[in-house]
Amino acid sequence: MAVVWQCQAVNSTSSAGAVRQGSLRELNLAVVLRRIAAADRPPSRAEIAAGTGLTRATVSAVVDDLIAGRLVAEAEPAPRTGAGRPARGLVLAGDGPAGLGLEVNVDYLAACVVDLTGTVRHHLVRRADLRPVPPADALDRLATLAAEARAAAVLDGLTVAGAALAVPGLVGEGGLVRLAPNLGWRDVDVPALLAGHPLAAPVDGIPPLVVDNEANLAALGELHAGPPGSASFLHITGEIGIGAGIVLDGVLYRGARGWSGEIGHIPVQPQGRPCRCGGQGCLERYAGQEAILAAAGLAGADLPADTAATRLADLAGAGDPAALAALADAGTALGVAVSGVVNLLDLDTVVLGGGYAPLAPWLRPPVVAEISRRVLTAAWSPVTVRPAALGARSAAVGGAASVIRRIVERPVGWLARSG
Amino acid sequence: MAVVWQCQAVNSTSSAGAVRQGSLRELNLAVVLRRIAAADRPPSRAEIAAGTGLTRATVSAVVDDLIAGRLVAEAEPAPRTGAGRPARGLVLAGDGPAGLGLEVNVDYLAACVVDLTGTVRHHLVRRADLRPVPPADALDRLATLAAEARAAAVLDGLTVAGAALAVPGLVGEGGLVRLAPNLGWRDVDVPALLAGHPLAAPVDGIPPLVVDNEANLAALGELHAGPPGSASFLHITGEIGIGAGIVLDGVLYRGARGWSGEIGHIPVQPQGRPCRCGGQGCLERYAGQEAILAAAGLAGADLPADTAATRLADLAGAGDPAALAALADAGTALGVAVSGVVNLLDLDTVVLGGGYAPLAPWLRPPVVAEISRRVLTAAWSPVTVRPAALGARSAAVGGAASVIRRIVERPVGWLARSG
DNA sequence: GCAATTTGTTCAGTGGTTGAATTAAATGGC
DNA sequence: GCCATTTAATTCAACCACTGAACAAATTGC
Repeated sequence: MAVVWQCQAVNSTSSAGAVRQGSLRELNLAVVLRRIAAADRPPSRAEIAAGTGLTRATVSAVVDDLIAGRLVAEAEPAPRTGAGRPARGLVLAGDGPAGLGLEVNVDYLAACVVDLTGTVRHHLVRRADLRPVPPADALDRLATLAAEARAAAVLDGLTVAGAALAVPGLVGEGGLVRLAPNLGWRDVDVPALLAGHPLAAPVDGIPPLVVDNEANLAALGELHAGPPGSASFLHITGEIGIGAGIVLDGVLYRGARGWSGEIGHIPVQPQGRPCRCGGQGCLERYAGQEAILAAAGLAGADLPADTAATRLADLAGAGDPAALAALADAGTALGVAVSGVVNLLDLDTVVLGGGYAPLAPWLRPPVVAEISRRVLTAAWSPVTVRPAALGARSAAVGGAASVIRRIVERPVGWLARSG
Repeated sequence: MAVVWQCQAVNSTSSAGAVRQGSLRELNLAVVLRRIAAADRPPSRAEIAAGTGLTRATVSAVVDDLIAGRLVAEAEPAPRTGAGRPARGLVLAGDGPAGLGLEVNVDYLAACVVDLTGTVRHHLVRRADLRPVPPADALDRLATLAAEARAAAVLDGLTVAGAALAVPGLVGEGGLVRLAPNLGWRDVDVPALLAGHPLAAPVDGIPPLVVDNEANLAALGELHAGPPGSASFLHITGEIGIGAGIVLDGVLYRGARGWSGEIGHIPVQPQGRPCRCGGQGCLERYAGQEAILAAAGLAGADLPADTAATRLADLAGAGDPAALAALADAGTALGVAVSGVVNLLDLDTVVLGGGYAPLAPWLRPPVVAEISRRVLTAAWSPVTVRPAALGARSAAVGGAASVIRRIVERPVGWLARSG
């Protein structure tokens, strides 16, 4: 049984964007579905027609397809407007396809299910120190967790339409994890190791698995959960290394080879401390988790990665001077690096995620200070700095959200599967 | 007579991307035209059909429209292949629409005409110190130069389909130049000042004028003229300020508010020299033209901007130790900043443009050195650092190229005009 | 000169949008 | 309580652009 695995962004436009006859409907399905997803209250067919420029006849036909495919449902309590036949509001279906988000990290495994409406329906976490565990075993446990999540989704009447796995490392073509230093993984072929598992043999239709960098998916999670409007932002994940997901105009930017987001090695002190990357004075050596812990006098305390952050937050909350000073310095270094990025990319929002999320109360002020000093346009167009709305759940939720986002962007893929 | 001025990127997808019936042809016109433009040798209708997945019948019909609209021509000497009826190769028309690129800079005005094939057909430059000239007068002279360029284009049988003006400053909505410090411009409403000029009343159809930042258009010029394949790059314009145009996956990134590319204020020595921006240790203070000149012992020599660069190049070429040291230091600072950007965005190419182009022989080595030290992925996927292919002509050519690029991306706009 | 081959065109067929007419379902005035 | 008014959604003939197959055109090779 051949299993099709897809990794990285799917090149959805077949044959270089040529528009064949059926593409017309394909494209309009996406247009209408996007409109329903983006609306703040359930729109009627007529409103969609007026907003898109399509005729009401076309919108009706398209909506029929979407309803038949369990992507859209009619909201029964019609919003009373005034005279005339009442409109029937359209909403995304809460009982159609769902996305499965998975995460392997240093000290936990996570799986979550997000439905079309964006609601997180299930979120399972297994704590475990995975550093000494061989990759095959870790993925084995992950597959079990994924099966649980899927079962819970099925009980809700949902169909898992795809899965995305977040890994804290560099991911290459074909789901190959080139290097995940904190997990101790090197050239781990995730699809091959998972091939026999229930994750690979779902009940109905084969869900392709996407493997992606944790920082990328966390950024997508924030794009999904964060307040609307900030469509260009930098999501910074502070762990042992420092990663960044870059969202520009609402789309995740992955870089020429898929390796964007290495913010940890931006020089903040060109003649400063030597770094394992070979350079000097990299951000990671000043604002990485190890650097902050060392500065706070917690060096050598081999804490799990996520408890390290909460431990620091506790100390800082209690007024510990060393911890406060360490966080202030780290925040300043972060602010220097971020200022450069904001100047260059003209971003309006910076999100502190991962291990930085619980530390945001202490990191934010120095970051904001550096930005207001160094960012030219900050004066007449302020830059928002906020903690991640989802905190540590960002990556798993983002993975699940990326699955449903793909369906919303190109509903034909789902409709073709499920008649 | 109302004149329609468009500025910044045109939101081409009407009504939020809804696909109406006619859009089918509209989209396929673009698909086929892009294919002809991107091919390395004139493709036949059959090859296009095979490559796009469209039928030969459809391609024929589409090509007929393109030929009727003077966008495509048949290359008469058919490339002999083997058996069968010989294919008729298709090329972009050299006598259809052309783009007009304009530039206002500190010590010159420029206008150039680029045809659909990308050939620079005319390039006019007027040297003049424009700093003491009021904006209205400068634009007046520019309009005269533009009229000359247009006349030359018309003599070649070309039709100017649009114009883009490069300004060394921040450009806001509606072509309003917020601030061009080196020109001494502030809140200059370019469309209003040009409204009565021949540029605004063309022979046939109204060419919308786009006003854009010089660094952005210069990056587009390099995208247009540079070697193919490098679709994600940073184009650095070294003048008194340091600007950057960011091209990601072949499209210019403008930022959330259109103010991206401020690379000059990336901190390279966080506790270093104070900068006019209010920060400290900005790149501009180490690699800006004034900083380099000062370090080379040429401070206060009030040279025109472009001759300053050649003057420095002459000195360095002659082995002047102060100039060599100044360039080495500037290159190192540039390398530090660029390394951070390349790490973050995973770019494969860095282009030294503007005033840096003639200095590239001396700037390149230290930049490359810093990149190879600091960029993580440089080891197994090298970063190209090269001088701008067009040098100082980048911005004007890029402006003209942006006009023809818009036509290639959406030929219907042109076809609707010119029957 | 004729079969083979490939290109490009013609034409009936079809999918999907269009626009107008029609039906459906509410409000509001008398 | 009834009917005009209003807005929503559907139906249906028309039409546009692509499809696929058949056909004509132009060259090579035997």
